[in-house]
Amino acid sequence: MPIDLIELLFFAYRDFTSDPDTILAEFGFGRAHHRVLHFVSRNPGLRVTDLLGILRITKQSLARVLKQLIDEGYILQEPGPVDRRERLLTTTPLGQDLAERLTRLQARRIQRALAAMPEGSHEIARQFLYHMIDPDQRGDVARLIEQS
Amino acid sequence: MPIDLIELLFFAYRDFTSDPDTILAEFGFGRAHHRVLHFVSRNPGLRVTDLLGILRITKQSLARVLKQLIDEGYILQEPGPVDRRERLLTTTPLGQDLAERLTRLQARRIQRALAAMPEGSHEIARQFLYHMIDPDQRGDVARLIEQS
DNA sequence: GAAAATAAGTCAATATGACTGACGTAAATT
DNA sequence: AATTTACGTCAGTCATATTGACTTATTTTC
Repeated sequence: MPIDLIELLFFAYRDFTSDPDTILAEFGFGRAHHRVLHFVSRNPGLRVTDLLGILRITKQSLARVLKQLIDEGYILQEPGPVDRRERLLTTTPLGQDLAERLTRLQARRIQRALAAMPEGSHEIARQFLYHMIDPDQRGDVARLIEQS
Repeated sequence: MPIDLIELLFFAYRDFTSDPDTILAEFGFGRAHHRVLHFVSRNPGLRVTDLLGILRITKQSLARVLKQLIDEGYILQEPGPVDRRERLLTTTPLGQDLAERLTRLQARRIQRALAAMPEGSHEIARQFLYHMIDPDQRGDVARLIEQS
């Protein structure tokens, strides 16, 4: 049994999320804000429904953090040009800066990890994490990541 | 920038933790209980201080979940034979059963992921996750995992 | 054109898991 | 004898999440 990977996943994720936490705290934000900001930043024009599906949280949980991000000028909302019921989400320059700053921090940790490893490790890590996702979710995730 | 791995880590961890969540809910437990039960199960005789260091939470956060696990007969406490201030933690048969059931569930997901991948992927995944951990924490983690 | 469905927002109440800071007790170490 | 350590606990707070119900605007369906 791959108990080593079970435990390593816990420790790796614990430290992986701790990098942004420090910066987020300065802004009065938490991890929930980070996740919203990240996916909006990477997918401009995302709808609220899409975000709920990605994060797998309820509308009410999203509402509070999204409202804060909008009120404080990190995220913009505008009605969909075709379907005006939709509120398409984009980052403001301020929001984009913060999102990129947090992404760089997490990317650096990953790059350092890969630098210490054999050629081709990025691809293996990608495959491993991809196959850890529920099979019926993989398509959605692949589509979301590809377009970036 | 390895943005793919940033996002894949999020999705992989989201689904990885969702397996045990279903079972835990039946017992009225949450993820915090799972983490405590897991590390006690894998490291019988663990001290409270050790657990605090592993989980990186405060004594107060641990207290509630640990008390529940003890009160409901999943974990046992006994004074250290040498240093009687210590409370060494072990699982009861009930606790061990639950811990192993949850571990099997997470192990199965990992094994299925690895089965779909080239030979040697387990080792690469291990290295990747290991290097994602803060350098100054790696020794502790390695020691914790090895003994199992 | 009326009815139904959808996208989003909101209200109220609640649970879980975490935090800070302070204090107490027993046992071991200096 | 004084200090440190291991553990437990009290009180108050915060962040993130939940369920369920309800409203509004808009689009789709019949």
